[in-house]
Amino acid sequence: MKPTLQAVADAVGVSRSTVSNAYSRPDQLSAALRERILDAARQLGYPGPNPTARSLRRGFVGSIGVLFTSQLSYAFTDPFAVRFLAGVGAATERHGTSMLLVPLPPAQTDARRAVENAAVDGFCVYCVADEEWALDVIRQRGLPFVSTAPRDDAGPDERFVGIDERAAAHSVAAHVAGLGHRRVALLADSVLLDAPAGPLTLSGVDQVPHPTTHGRLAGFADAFAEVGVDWAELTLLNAPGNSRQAAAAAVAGLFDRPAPPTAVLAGSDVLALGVLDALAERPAGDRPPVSVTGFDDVPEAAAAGLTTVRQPAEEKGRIAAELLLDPPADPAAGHVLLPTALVVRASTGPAPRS
Amino acid sequence: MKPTLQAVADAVGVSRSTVSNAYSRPDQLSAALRERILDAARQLGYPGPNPTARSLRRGFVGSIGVLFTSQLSYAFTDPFAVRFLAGVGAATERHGTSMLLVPLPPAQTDARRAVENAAVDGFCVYCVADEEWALDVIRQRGLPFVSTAPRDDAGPDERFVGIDERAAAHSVAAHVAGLGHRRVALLADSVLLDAPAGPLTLSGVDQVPHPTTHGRLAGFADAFAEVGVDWAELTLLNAPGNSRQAAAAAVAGLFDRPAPPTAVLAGSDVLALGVLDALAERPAGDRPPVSVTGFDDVPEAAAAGLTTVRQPAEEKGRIAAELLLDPPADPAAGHVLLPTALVVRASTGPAPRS
DNA sequence: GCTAATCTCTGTATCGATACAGACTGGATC
DNA sequence: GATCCAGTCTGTATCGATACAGAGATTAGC
Repeated sequence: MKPTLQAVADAVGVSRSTVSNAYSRPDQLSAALRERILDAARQLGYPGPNPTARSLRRGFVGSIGVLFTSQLSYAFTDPFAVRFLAGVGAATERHGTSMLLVPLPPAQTDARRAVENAAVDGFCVYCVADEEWALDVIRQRGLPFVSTAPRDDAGPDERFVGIDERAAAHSVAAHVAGLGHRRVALLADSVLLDAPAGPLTLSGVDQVPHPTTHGRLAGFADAFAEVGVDWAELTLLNAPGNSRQAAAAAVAGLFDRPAPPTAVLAGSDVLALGVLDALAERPAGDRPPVSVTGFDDVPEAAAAGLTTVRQPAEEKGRIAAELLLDPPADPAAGHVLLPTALVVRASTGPAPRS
Repeated sequence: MKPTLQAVADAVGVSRSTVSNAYSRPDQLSAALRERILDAARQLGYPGPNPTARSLRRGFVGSIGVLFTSQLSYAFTDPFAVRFLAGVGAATERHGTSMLLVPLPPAQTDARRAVENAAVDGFCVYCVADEEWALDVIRQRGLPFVSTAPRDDAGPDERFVGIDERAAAHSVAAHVAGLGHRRVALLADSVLLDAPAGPLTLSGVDQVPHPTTHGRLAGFADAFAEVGVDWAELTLLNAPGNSRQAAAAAVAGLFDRPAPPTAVLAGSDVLALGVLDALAERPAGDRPPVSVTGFDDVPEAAAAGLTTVRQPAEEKGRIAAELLLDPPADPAAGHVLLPTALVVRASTGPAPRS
């Protein structure tokens, strides 16, 4: 059994409080006594104040939770998520706080329990899919949080950092529309919960539940509506998961249909890269000249020559953590919109004359 | 103020223990009472048992620490580290445990304090640089840990997962030696602590303190010793940090020297990619035909056509976490050596005839 | 020489839960 | 009818520290 504070106190012949002060408030006791105490502690093998007991008494933990509303292992395969994490890490580093990555079990009840049980002072919620339930649990616990998806029901005290999804999506779609494309497919992750890979028919974009996906698809649709192509004329493709494989599966057979789309607008770079993968797999003579766009501008996008919308990934993570760790006095400053930029590369070109 | 267990107990008119049981040991009370209690809790806004208090009483936390003996933000920029994290994440996911990423402040004392204060049940130590002090603190706390660097002083109870660094390095160096290269540079991260980027002279490989780096350099040297090139004839290059930039800085001017090396063996893919960057920056007519090898086989290596040694990154992380979470009964099973494989790609070729 | 201020250190209450031994009920067993 | 048992619930001790008010001792000021 490891010795406790009490053991050290007994050994030195002082009170527990004094030993505690030796560690946490050196100015509360004489330097000489402090040295005696620390020496005795070393001698006894006392490992320093127990972090859990300390947290309980102090009322805070010294770590923030990062919640991916999806498999945790997914987070590390998504380059955008990794850079987000890097940003959170940089902020915690400066602040002397740790980050707790909380994996969510597949079952809802277990997942709730996981969020309830996380020993943290607050959460950065990286919104992948439906996350309302998680935010509910966090609110219930009375913990502060910062989310990355815009929400209508945000309380005045709830912090947010993100981009204008709709406007950003509009910018890349307008670029594609400007190139003359009119037969266009929109590809997104989890357009509807649990929908299979491939085409999907929705009466309108408002049926898409996930706010980020909704914003991006709406932005795409806006740009085409401006050139006279309305929602019903767009091909909507669902990818069950934000992965290259899912994207490739979603576009399977797409280009062999009569009057195939001449452009695919993807809701993320990862999906767009998956479309490029699918195209690259076709025999060299049978590659339709499809324009493809992504979203995020992850490092791989540049290498692949992908036209996309850049959003500052690390900054998003950094600011999320900072909003959490140093809440701004002015609540209005708790809503941060980051800039985005259209990045045109080789993956988009003029629509073929039909 | 959030209500406590006691408040719920009072509201329902039962004892604290019973409320506790309602959450943690449902079999200890009747289903009906349990429902009444949970209802009352909902009504009062009780967020469930306080994680910190629970941890204190139970004696464990439910999360494991991941320690990078370097800047935490570095970890997310290193593709190998990211995949290691993915592996750890996958294991914790299955085990219902969280992972705490502990950033280490630059100052030693603060860094010690950070490890002392981390509320975790054990550590996966991803060894980047000197980490003995960290292991000392962990031992002192009496916590289990798994490290990824081989250590001579490992206690019988101390777990480890890694590769045979020396043999793996030998395999790629032997490949290069077999191609006829005799003027060779070895490039590694932090060969000596705080050494600047560039050439470095050491009387022998045993002066290298970091065990991983030592193993790899020794393996490189072994292979060249076998073909009659001894340590003193090898150019040793230091990169201060495992980054492409650091590598590029380390090889600056190298190829403009008289009798420049015809091959560069790097201690990691990231460094090797940095060497390729440096070569690519030279005017097209002035690119010496240098063979370059890496180590790890990160995803980017394939795209760059880099000859390297593959080691299973995610598996390393996964096994590290599993060794920690489910310690094998047989202590011998606590030392896992993973397989490696030489991967020959386009970045190596026959030595130019001089 | 007396009050005030400062510096150290102590003692008690508290953070919010869980473990464990035991008390009580009601039915089954022989 | 006594015994045993399983099923429920309670009460107390405990996990390991920190906060805070206040007690002595010392020094300072006038």
